[in-house]
Amino acid sequence: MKRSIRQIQKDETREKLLSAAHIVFGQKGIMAARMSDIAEAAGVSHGTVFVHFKTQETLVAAVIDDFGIRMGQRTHDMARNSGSLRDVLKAHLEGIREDEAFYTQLVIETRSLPPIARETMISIQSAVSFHINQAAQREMDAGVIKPMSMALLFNTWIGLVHYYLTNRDLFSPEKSVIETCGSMLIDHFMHMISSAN
Amino acid sequence: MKRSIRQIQKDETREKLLSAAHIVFGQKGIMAARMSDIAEAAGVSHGTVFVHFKTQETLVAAVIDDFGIRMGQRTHDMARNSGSLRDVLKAHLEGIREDEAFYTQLVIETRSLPPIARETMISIQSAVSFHINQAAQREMDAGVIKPMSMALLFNTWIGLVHYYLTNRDLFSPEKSVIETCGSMLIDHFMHMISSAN
Amino acid sequence: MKRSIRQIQKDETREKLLSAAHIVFGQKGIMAARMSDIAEAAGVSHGTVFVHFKTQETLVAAVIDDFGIRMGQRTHDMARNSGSLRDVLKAHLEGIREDEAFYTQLVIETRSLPPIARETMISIQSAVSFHINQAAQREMDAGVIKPMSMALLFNTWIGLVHYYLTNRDLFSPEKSVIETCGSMLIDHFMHMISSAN
Amino acid sequence: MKRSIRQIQKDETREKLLSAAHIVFGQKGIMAARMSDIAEAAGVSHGTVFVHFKTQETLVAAVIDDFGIRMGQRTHDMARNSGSLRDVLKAHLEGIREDEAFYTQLVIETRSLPPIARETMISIQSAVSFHINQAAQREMDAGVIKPMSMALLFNTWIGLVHYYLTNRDLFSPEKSVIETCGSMLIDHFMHMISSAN
DNA sequence: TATGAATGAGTATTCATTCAT
DNA sequence: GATGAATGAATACTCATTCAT
Repeated sequence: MKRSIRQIQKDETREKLLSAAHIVFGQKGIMAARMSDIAEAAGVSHGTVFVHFKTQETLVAAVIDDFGIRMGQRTHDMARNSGSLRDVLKAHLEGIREDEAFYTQLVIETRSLPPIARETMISIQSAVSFHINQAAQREMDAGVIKPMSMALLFNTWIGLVHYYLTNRDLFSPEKSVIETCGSMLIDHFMHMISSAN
Repeated sequence: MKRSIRQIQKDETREKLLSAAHIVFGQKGIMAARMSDIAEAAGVSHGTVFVHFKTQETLVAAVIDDFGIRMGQRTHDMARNSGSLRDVLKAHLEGIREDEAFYTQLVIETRSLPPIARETMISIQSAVSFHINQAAQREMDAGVIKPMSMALLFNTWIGLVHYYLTNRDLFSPEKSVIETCGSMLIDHFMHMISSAN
Repeated sequence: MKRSIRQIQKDETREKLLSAAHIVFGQKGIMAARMSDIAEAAGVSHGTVFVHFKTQETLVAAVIDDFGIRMGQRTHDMARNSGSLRDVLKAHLEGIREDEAFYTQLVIETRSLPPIARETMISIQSAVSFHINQAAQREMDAGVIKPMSMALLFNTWIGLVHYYLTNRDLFSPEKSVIETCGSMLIDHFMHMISSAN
Repeated sequence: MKRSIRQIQKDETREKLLSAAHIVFGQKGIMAARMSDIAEAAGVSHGTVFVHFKTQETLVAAVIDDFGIRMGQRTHDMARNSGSLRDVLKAHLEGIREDEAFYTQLVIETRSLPPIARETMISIQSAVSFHINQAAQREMDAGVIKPMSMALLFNTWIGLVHYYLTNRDLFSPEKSVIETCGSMLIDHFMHMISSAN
């Protein structure tokens, strides 16, 4: 069908734009990126961006939403390979690593972005926290890790990870912080909450 | 001397501007605040800002520098009341609390600010870390807290604090996060690193 | 012949476009209507408009031309039912009523439209004026209406009618001004130029 | 005072802008004029326009308001030299003549302008109509002019005048329609409504 | 011929910075 | 030194027009 050829091409352009925006947002920052930057990165004209996304906010929301869905999927997959808390943390970092630059920008800019940003972050954290808590509770019951508030355990982990992500220049200027420091963070965190010394 | 009267007035205006900027930056965000907002908050004309600070960047740098000095002073005072790690953490939070809004913005925006911002943050963290490490080392040697990398211990603490600060809307929408959650954070952190269960 | 089937379809699309444009122009204004509005109203794609009318100006010109021909026809028909001046005025208003919205827009926008607009208006007015003058002259000769310049008599009538059309919001916000005020305008005009008191 | 020198200069710029806009609006049309056209005509930079008028609409409203006040004043002055209906019509045309181009654009564009435009037009017409009616009533009572609805008498006059104004290209392409055709219009109108033949 | 995605020129508006007073 | 009006570079968004399918 003619229809589907055109439709496919349009979808491709949309994907190119979302993908380009995802990259540019990760590099320049979400609000700092100009619409024309994204057009250029996607290899289309300035006007084309507006054919697909009526406003800048719409584009930002779409990229974030896309990202949220992807992260949700990864978090869901996490469940299967569940197992130990260590496994869950590992899976969590792995999920972040695939979108490290964008995720980091989102962490930094959430408060100056449309509400969907906050909602997406919360939704991601909720899902992750669910899995972490489950595994942690198990190990806590088994006496392997210290008794403590689940919320605080989770916030400590997230705080630690976000601190490393948002200070990549200190910890891993050249490449992915997760790759460079991930295992160390897991080891450290596990050690810290472990009931053994 | 006439000179000195003028000089005094000039200094006063400069102080008014720095102080106004500090407040406005804490409210609106550092880069989101317009130069005219700061002029208005300081009760001077728009043009006056540029008499004292040639560019926006200069003003931002000056405010950050000022803040850095203030924080440095507080950190230095920390030493006297040194004592236990718990005391040091308490003093640390107390030092942040006095500039909570601005400090939080600085944490969020550091990467889109002039280099002085980063340098100031690093310098503050270095000083704080020195004291924390000292106290922590003592208690670690005494077997009160688990053996672990000093750097990781510190980064965990900073990550936790920054996570709460930058998510105030979740933890304490109405008032200071430090006031609301400070003791809880200290308790949790001490518990976590303690060698006891 | 295949040819003629295609040709018929093409002509149909063209007619749909002209008709849709006529309506949309009457609603939104001629220059305020977007090409895509017209495509939508005609139930064809945006690009199709340009298959039939190379530029916006061409479309506008065609719609106006179409309208001019229709008005010319009506004016010509007027002649048959000629009779009294009152009959002619009535026929004139009747002719306008059938395209009231579009005619009103044309009156308002003529000066910012392609020259054809002006030419069409002049051509319409000339034809109308011919008939009005003829009837008026007859009644003037008969002493029924005051002696006066034919041009001024005509312009007074047109001015009056256009004033009511272009201020519909004042005189008949809900429906056709001609329907609401037409007879009144004729009565008033006839009374005014009548040689009786 | 320093204050007043600056204030005077600012007011001058504002006046320059209003005056330039008034002229440019009269030439290009009110909505067709770009903000940069007005800046250029006023001899200031593009940005300066926005120092004085926050938005295009604000500028348009200010120019119209200014014009309304001027017309109101003129209409008020009309009262003194009141006398006969002929005098009032003459004064009316005289009042329009001083802003002919702008008034004409306003007549044409009213419907696509901010509400103040319509309100201003109505307010002007109301004032004019008051004076015309008063004089007309007097002469009607004296039996000099035919008995007829005041509203229709007024609308006929306004319609006639607006028709000539908005078709200047037909009646006086080179110069002011009022200058060229004013007396003729008055003579014709007086003749038409006169009870004599 | 019809389609509708892509194009890019055109414009209001913001805001750091300058400079005459 | 203080003032605040003027400046102009920067940028999101619109819409007639083109062109590959």
